[in-house]
Amino acid sequence: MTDTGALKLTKNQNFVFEALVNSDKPMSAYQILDVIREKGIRAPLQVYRALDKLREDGLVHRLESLNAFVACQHPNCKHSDTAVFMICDDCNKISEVEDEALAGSLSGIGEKHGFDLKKTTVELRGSCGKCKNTD
Amino acid sequence: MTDTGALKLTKNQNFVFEALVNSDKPMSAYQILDVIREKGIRAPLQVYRALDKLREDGLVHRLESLNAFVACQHPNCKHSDTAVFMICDDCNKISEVEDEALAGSLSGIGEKHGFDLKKTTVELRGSCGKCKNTD
DNA sequence: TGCTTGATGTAACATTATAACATCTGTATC
DNA sequence: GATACAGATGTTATAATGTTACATCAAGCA
Repeated sequence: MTDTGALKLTKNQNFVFEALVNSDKPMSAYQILDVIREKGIRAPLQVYRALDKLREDGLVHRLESLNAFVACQHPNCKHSDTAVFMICDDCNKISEVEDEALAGSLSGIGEKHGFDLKKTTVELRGSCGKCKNTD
Repeated sequence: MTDTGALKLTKNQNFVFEALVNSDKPMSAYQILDVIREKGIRAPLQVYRALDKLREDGLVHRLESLNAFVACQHPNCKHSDTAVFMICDDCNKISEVEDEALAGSLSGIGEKHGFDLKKTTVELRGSCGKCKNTD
């Protein structure tokens, strides 16, 4: 059983979360479904519902540029509103970081343009340190 | 005929680009298709191929969090690598801006983590100034 | 017990994107 | 002109991603 802080997950939510935690790469909803079919999960909707709840709780993030999902890399993620994802296009691994300067820049942009900022998506594509040196 | 700088567009590329320029909101590929059916365009692939080329040329951007496309709001966009999109969830309009501080933050993040940054996706969701004041 | 609420199950469907293959069109070259 | 090539176009089918609508189940509670 994976530690989710004080959060109680339902059966399906656990299946989905475990699948993501056990993967070192992002997974599409249908890839998750394939993995947890053995648990009796049969329909995409069962996966999407679990993902919705897990995202609300901050345990899972959606990578918009990949249409895929990852488990949050910070225990009990509280900063899902300013997470930054570095996506390696070579090995497909994801690194999630927080960055004060970036958070400042983003809220600055909102203020400057009178935009009431509710959620940010920041995804960086490129090569991670490891792949960069082995090309 | 819309001005595209020195770029020569093909027939289909023109149809797609015109459709986006004439819209004040992002359009999905299929919405574009619906609009240019009257020109004889019949298949999604014709739209996607034109979009691919237009994006290469920097005339069109893809909004990853919407699976939709917009015409670049800067004539002859040269900075498609650091564009920031503010997406109003109330009126669905898009505002594309450039921001020096943000560009700096992003390249700083890359350097700090040894990540070789090739492309960035920054999409801000919330309410634009107009909608914010009429809720 | 009966009611409500949240979670689950199922089938069908909608939306977004691509693969595979054929054809056309302009241009350069012989 | 004839030929060959590259880029653009056209067509059909299919893959991948996501949602609607409706039925059922289980836990808690008046």
